[in-house]
Amino acid sequence: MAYRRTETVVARLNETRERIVTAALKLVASEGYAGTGIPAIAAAAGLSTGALYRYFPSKAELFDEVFRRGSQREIDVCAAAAAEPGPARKRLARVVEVFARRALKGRKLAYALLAEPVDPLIEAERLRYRLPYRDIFIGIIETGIREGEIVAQDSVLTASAIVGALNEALIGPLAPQAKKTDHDKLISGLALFCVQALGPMPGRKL
Amino acid sequence: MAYRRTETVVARLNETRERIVTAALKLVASEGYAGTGIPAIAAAAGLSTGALYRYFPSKAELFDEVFRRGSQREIDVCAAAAAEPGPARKRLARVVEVFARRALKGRKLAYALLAEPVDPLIEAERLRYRLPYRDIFIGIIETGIREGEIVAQDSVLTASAIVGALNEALIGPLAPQAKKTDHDKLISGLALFCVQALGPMPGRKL
DNA sequence: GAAAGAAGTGAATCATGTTTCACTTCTTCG
DNA sequence: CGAAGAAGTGAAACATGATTCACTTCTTTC
Repeated sequence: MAYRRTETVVARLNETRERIVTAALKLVASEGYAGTGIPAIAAAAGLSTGALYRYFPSKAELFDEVFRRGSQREIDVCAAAAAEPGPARKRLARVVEVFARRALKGRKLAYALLAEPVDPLIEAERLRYRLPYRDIFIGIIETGIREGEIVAQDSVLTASAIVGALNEALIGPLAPQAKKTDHDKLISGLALFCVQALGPMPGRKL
Repeated sequence: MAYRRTETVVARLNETRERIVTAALKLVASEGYAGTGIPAIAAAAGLSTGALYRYFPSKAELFDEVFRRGSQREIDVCAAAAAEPGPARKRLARVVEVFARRALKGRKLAYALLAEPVDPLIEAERLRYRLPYRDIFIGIIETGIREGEIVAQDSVLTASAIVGALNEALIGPLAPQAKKTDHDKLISGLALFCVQALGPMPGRKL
């Protein structure tokens, strides 16, 4: 027993790990997923290919974290928007607007996170990153139902559909070769779409 | 000049090409995209790997046709459903129902066409297969607007969102490991979602 | 400062499947 | 039939990029 991890070392290790994820995220945001290989990430993080494998056992696991990290801020912001008080419909509209606006602002990263074709292995992970968004919408919808603002419905179905609608409607404008579109119109159109999809206020006459 | 393509030969060539696509489609439907390599397709079509490359210059182009072909029947059926007479909302609901019901019935193929993680090259093509669906919805929406059944809106946006909603809501139930869900409820829920998303009938008071 | 355990290096290796190609077989036509 | 042009064969080559590993360097402890 002649070596034990010192706190200093542990700190440096964590820092390095962090640097890897950050470097990968930056590369993805600037080059897209396609331009982001392991050697490139290692170099950008200032260490060798082999060393990287001390921190992540495979590319898929690295990207699992990279994509999760990239999504997390967005999810946090959306969750915060969802937490603001107000009627359910209003909150839904707010979340949709926040999500769409931020995606359109951070185009390249949003595109990589949402839509860019990636390896099957990583694509499989990506399906999971949408769940938190779905869950935010589920929360809003169920509250709305309880409060009598939204008619009873399958909240999982509705929430999934909303997530899909957002993604698909944004893919076009986010694509690298997309021509400029009117972001404000797109955003408000999407919010309207989603709110209307919830159905009418309960108790209103047809 | 001692050889010219006879009509018989051309016919056989076309037949072989057809057989390749058919075999690939069948393989995808039974094994998923992941289990469908070029040698396997060639063998299933009864010819050698090399010969296949006389018909398709690359895997991506082969799958472009395979996926297009796989989608075409669905698109045709949806287009037919869209062409039936009736008010726009009714037609939209019909198309959604037809699309969803058929996808749920042909699970494996639908999953491969819609959602299974595939090579980036082929994924890129897949984005294009959704356009015909979008166009069907655009047609319905614009007719509805002209006829005063739907309030004026960005039909491309709405149609894209509907396509995304359908896909995302179906991915879960279509996934290989999905547990059984109530298909009828899912289908009618989706149709309701989409119709409501169009907004209220014009001229109705809020 | 020496031993031991970790971490770092990066060129070589490997894995996976597509794609090629030298050769064979088939088809047409004078 | 024989020449010429196509189509078919399938084992081998290749491309890509992730992953490994024999070795070096660094850190800690006694």
